[in-house]
Amino acid sequence: MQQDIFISPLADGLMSWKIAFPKAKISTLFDGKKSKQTVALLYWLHMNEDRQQWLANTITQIKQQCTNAKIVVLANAPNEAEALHAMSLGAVGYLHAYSPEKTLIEVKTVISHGGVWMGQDLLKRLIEVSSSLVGNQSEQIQQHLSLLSKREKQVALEAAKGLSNKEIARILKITERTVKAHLTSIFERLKVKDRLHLALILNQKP
Amino acid sequence: MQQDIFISPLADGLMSWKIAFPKAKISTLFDGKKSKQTVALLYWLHMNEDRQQWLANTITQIKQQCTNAKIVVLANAPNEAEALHAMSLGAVGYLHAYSPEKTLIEVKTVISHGGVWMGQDLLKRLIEVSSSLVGNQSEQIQQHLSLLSKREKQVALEAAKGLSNKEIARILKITERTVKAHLTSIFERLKVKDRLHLALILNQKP
DNA sequence: CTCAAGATTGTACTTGGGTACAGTTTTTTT
DNA sequence: AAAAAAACTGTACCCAAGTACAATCTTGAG
Repeated sequence: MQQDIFISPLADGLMSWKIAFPKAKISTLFDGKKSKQTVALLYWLHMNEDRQQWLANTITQIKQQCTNAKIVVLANAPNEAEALHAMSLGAVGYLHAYSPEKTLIEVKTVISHGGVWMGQDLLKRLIEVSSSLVGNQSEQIQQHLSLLSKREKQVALEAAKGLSNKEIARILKITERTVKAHLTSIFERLKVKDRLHLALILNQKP
Repeated sequence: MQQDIFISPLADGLMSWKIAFPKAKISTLFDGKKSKQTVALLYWLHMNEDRQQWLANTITQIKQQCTNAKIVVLANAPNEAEALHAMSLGAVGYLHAYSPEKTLIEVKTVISHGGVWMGQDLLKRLIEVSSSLVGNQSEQIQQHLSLLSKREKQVALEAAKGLSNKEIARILKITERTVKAHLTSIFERLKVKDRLHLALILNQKP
């Protein structure tokens, strides 16, 4: 089963919410009590332009209390920056607070099956922006990476993120010694002296 | 109604696909014929590392023939760049080709309700990348640097370029020991563990 | 002037990163 | 089938980086 919880400054919420989910709880504050929930929780947080801080706090609290709760943000005046902010905090959905019942139900279906909901425009921009970055980046670093074997690439990328040999070993399920061997080979092939310079060339700005 | 169409180099597709969607069509090529479809089409494109071009062409064709068809990409070896590429071309889902039936069905549920499917990591990165673009990056670097004293800034910037303590000492005309002292203070103030992580935060992409 | 923060340097120490010189097993190429 | 490249692991060693526990000198704010 699944329990919907709306948190809104409007004590009664909106009509469309109640129509979409007659059994939902509606309250004005997040009830921070810790409880062993057996049902999946789906929080609908009703945003307000002047409640950025509230949103951040509430999401953090919810995540702490109930790690597998899902969070959707309802915005009075949706905008890109806010959506990004919400989703970077861990929300899995962002939509207009006054969306019709039908949309709400669709969102719930999507979310509860592991999907993510966001506006077409936002998604498009997200992807454009990111793929342009990744594209540039890969052109820059792809040349370097192409000099490496498959395994070496993996090691190089992890090392360039700042991971220690031990951490890389754990991730790739090999011994620390092998990581060192790969790194020595990487340094040789890319003509760099150590992992710091490796990180620098693999993190070049576009 | 909805019709699933798998396009894969494997004439028979994969077992899991057939189990998930017994009524699906499986073929090796996109049948480009224009037809007035009354049912919603869901294309599952099976990628292969060496078929980047094919993917782009096929998605374009599908979009032309049938504007409301949805496209999901199945990858043998999923990776971030490819996922972004696929989704920037208009795919609404990207996942491992050998995902279990259950996952396939979930994906379909999500997609057909207007959602988007992608891996947690990818989504996270997408959002991180994009939200970092919204907030000015070089300002963040300035913020970091503002936590340091004048001399520390100089040392930090040199170290972030990849210079050794000895080299920094020579440039700033101080002893290696002093460089170490500054670095220790820098690590403390910026909450980083070593010069590599210092380099990473001072070389963030804009 | 005083006091705190910055800048500088010393000695001694620990440690993770990297190399030298191996060897075995697996995969790929010819 | 043979050769070559890639992947993996071991022991031992060196060293730059970083820390602990100092001290001295300069400088700027109150």
